[in-house]
Amino acid sequence: MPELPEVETTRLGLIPKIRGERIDRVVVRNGRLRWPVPKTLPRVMAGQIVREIERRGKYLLWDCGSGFLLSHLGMSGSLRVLPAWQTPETHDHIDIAFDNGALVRYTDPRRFGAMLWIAGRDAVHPLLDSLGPEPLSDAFDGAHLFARSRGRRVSVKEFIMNGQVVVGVGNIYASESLFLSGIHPSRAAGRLSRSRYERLAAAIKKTLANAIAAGGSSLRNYVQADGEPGYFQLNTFVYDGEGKPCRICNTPIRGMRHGQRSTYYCPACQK
DNA sequence: CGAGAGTCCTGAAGGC
DNA sequence: TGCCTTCAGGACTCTC
Repeated sequence: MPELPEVETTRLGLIPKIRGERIDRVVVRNGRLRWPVPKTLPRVMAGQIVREIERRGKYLLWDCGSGFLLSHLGMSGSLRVLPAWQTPETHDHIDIAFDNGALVRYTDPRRFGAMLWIAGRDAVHPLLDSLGPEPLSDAFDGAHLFARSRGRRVSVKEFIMNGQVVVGVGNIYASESLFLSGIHPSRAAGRLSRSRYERLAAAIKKTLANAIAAGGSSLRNYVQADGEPGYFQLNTFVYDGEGKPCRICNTPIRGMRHGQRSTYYCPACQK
């Protein structure tokens, strides 16, 4: 399931293949994604040159000069560069073919992803309007979390998964970051101290940065025609580890739910 | 405004 | 074996 590190890995995999390249053709086989893919997308994108691919949270912004392709992988989506044309399979919904022969193929079994067009020279879109800071930027730190959390009664786990607070912290990394910072996931966001938020912000940065670094090594897989999309195996401390001994203290990891999301934590290490 | 539930979708896993 | 139910997950959207 693509979290921010996978999206960044995808971006880094796409750039050397298609930056500066001209789009020859766009084929939409199934446009029923999170929102309908605009019918005009193939016509609008043909002939465009991809100047840059930027990332905002888990959104990718393909800067084409006269507009942006806004893409999101949802939870089962992938974008792969195929070295040559291959017969599409069931869930291969969109192809973007370039003059240089590269074929970017969007695959998404659950179709929670998105592929939208933003016209104009600025990447202005309602989906991007109220996003919080990038977790790896200087704008994101303990002071930011502390300030934004005052008066909030939601659990700290739900709080850090809110994209308006900080982008890119998905379910897996939320549990992992809380474990690393020793914070119980159920604690009310508004009742955590500034110093604990500083530890949490540092843990989020470390967790994501490590995953991105690990993703770099899977880039080779990522561009393989017949390989898996290249989601890397995570070496998690708590996620999906209910009943397994905590790597630090051997206490069995517990599972619980926040909202409709599974959460994992060590009842001894996290208070 | 915040909190919580509902929603989209498919495939895997578990129960009977 | 096979059907049915449940769950997984991102994050927008709706209701209160």
